[in-house]
Amino acid sequence: MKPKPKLTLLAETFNVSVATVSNALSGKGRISPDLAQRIRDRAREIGYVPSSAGRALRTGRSGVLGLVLPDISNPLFPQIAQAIEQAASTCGYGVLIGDARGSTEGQSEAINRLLERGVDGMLVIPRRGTRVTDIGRPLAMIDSPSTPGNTVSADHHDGGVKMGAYLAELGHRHVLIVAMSSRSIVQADRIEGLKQGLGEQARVELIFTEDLAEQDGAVGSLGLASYVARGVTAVATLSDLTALRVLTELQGAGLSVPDRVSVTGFDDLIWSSAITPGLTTMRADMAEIGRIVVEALVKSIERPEQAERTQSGTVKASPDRVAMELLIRASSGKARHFEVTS
Amino acid sequence: MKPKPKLTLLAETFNVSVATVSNALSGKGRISPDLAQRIRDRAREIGYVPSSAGRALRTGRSGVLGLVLPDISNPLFPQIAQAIEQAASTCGYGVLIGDARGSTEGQSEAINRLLERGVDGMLVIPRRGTRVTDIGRPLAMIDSPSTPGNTVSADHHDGGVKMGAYLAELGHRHVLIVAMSSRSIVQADRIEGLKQGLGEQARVELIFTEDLAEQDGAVGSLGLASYVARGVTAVATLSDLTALRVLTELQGAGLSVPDRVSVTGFDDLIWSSAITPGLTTMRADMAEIGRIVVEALVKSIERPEQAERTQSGTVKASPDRVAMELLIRASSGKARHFEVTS
DNA sequence: CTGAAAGCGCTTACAG
DNA sequence: CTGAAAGCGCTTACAG
Repeated sequence: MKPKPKLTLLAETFNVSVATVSNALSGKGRISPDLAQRIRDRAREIGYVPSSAGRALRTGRSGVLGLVLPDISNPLFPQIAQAIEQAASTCGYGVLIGDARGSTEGQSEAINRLLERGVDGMLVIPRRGTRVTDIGRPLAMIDSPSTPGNTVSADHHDGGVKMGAYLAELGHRHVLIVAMSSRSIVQADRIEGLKQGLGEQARVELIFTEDLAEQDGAVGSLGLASYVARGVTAVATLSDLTALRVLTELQGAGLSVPDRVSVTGFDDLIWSSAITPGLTTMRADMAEIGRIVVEALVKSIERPEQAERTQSGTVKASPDRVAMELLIRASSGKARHFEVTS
Repeated sequence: MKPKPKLTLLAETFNVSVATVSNALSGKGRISPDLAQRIRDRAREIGYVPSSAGRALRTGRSGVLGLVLPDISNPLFPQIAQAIEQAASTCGYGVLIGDARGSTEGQSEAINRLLERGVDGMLVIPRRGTRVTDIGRPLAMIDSPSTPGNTVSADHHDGGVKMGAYLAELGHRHVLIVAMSSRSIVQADRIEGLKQGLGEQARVELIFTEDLAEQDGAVGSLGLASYVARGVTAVATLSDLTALRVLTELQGAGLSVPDRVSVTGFDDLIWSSAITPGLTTMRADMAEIGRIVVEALVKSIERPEQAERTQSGTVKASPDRVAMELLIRASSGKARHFEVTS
């Protein structure tokens, strides 16, 4: 643990001022190219790393973004965190994580902790039904295009439409939609889209797993067999996690997927390609979403006058939604046209 | 975006020095309890938040820990990140994330980026086969007890033993172990443990999915049916992700789980309780691991003289391993004793 | 092209 | 019990 080299040290070895060293390193200010190069070389040699605290204090910027998630244990989190981390580090920013732990107070606490740590801006994936406003620093939100204050997100409605249209195309006329929560705007958008994509002539049933969850403590049966018996030929879920539950319940009941029933998911979670049959699902380009949201936030930090804000104070991005992509795998089967059951 | 209140402002409103205000807020130094209280009240009122940059520059500490992961998209990541974030924020530290993106250079880059951001200490879950040494700041590693430099981790060998013993107890005498990589120390520990737990009399076969992965591009079949035909009655995997692949392949082939074949996983990933049949698996108490590793790291930061280091410079923790817990669900079935196949 | 100086907002000995 | 002052390590106008 050698003492960290400082600017002064570098300045002394060259008999120049710290200002000159600083300029050499940052490339700003007028300085002879030759000297600048020599200083940079030497800096690398001795492993000089500028003190982030010194710089932050002077410039008023920490170079760090806060990322607040509703619940880190959410299976979608890896995709999101990876996208944000990547985009942020490309822009030269670090990412400090905050976990709302599934509660609204947890969200406020997480935001305050990050604020205290001096983040330059905040990226929030808000908990359902919560609104974050005026934190005194640039704020961007990823949620759903239907959410007020949304900065950018996948176009969940569009994803629903595509999935619905795909199922309709395969010939499905009686579809069961299995959602999780009736209070999720994201899921509501997907449901709307699915119905639209399936078309007027399709018969659509809808259940929410949150309604069933408490029936018998542990994960209970969704009672899918009876839906199939009544003529359902496809189960469209709003999450791969639900799709997995549906798929295994059907297979366990001896109902072959996709021969007897098609199953589709959402989000392209890690296992959707690793199971048999592979899961047909909708994928959001998270890398793209991360790039858009981080760039909008960074712009608002670095050039506040140019950045647009919504009424609630969140940063605006363009585009504010990113199309989802249909990934066709075996769980939805090949095109086949069922007879319409009466 | 009102200007942030500063210490000076607070000092002026009370006609005291900034030193007094600082003491009142931190509780250090001698100051009349009454004045201290009034200052604290006022500080809360005006929403005073001390500048982290100012404090960091003066104290030489940022109050931030770096967390470097081999690959954020790993499904185990949510559990880990949540545990670390929780433990760190309990200790008053923030967590800056770094993603190695699956490569050794990525790991070095991530570490350097975090170092440049002034983290007080670093927490690394190292990529297979890499060693991180002497970063000039306290360093803790989570890997496997068998890894040199390991600070703390789940006792993977112990987990294997428990799982093996459980399967043996159920009567399984011919078991297929499905691992992913032959170069993973964690998996090697689990395999060792499994063999030990299954006992001498058990016939054990072992395959690695990485060997098969390239056979035909996409996820291919593991050819489980033939193993079952040869007498395998249980498939023990080293990850719930693999277990899922096994389970769906078996079900798809008409081999009922657990009636015909038992399946077990590892890690208790989010879906293991949501599928049918529920997946029997081994769970590590990540919250406990996070607590231990963060406390060891923080101790090393705050009281360097008291902290123990390994030869490679990593912080030591006690205990250095945490027992895993067996979660019995339907996929392994009830006790049943198979006839020993010749 | 280079340097001297100010100052970002804190905390911590030290003096009173 | 309180205050004056130094200084953490940078960057940025400004002067030369």
